[in-house]
Amino acid sequence: MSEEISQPRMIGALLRIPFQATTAWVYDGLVAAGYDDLSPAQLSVFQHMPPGGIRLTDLAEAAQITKQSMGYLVDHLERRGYVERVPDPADRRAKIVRLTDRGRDVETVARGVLRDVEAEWTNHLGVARMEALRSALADLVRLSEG
Amino acid sequence: MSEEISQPRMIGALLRIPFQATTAWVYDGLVAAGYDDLSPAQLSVFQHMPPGGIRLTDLAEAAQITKQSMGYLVDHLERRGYVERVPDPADRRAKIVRLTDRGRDVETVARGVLRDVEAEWTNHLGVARMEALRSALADLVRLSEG
DNA sequence: CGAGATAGTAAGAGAATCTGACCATATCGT
DNA sequence: ACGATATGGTCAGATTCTCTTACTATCTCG
Repeated sequence: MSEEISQPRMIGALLRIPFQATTAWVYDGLVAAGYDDLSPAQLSVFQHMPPGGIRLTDLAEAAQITKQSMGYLVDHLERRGYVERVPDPADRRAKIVRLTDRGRDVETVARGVLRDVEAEWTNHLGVARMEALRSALADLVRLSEG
Repeated sequence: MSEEISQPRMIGALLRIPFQATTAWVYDGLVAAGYDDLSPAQLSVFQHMPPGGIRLTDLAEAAQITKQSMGYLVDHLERRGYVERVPDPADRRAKIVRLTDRGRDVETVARGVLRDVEAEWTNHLGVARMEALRSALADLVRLSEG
């Protein structure tokens, strides 16, 4: 029999697995709440949507896809009533993409699920280690975002 | 002017942003090393590839896509010489998908990039906080994987 | 005012995903 | 041993998602 050396996981996997767990929980929570017509790609629109709305191009940059691809996703979400395009008063070329009431409800459900996940994790790790995790990740977010 | 209340980020975003930073670094590192024909979807095959190879169905389950979709990705990687399918001696229906030498080199480059990322993060957070981060994430990985 | 940059859309191709159907082999119950 | 059921993989076709190229309208700056 071969000696299995269980090498420590790379930092990529350590981040990926819990992250994908959160997305799976959110997805399932949305389906359970009746929002079963939202694809993972469409959910990425919600992930990068600031409270006051955002231009299509900026949304595309945040999601790291082309503006045409983001336009495709927004088209579908708009037809489904989750987002709307409104003129940008500051620039007549631009349109602000923002959530409708229906879209904000999706956001609320997602936030609720994420709070539940965090509560469960805090239960497992303890308050101190969870806070250390949040703090370290927040610093890395600042580093990544410049 | 409106009062902007900067609410703390949800745990999903805290994990997502550093994770996507790691994948972007790996992707760029592979391109710099000459591996510019690998798409993000194809990289997910490497992310879930154990040292000794794995069955297509298990690979699909790990990556959370259908076996047909995984077959599509493996087809392309096989044509490009990154992976190969070999018969599973334990089950004549099954084939083991495993890395070729070329595929293992991709893995080596990716690991090198991830070590660099981790070194930079350790430099920013300090050894103690980085170790706390690894430890907490490893516990969440165990929790997620059951 | 004119030149170049930027916001968004259009059209078409390719990549990645899914569902349904199918074959070969394994496993399990009787 | 045999039949029923489950599993590993592929095939075929449709749909979703993404990209490149090209274009219009508007903005910015000299």
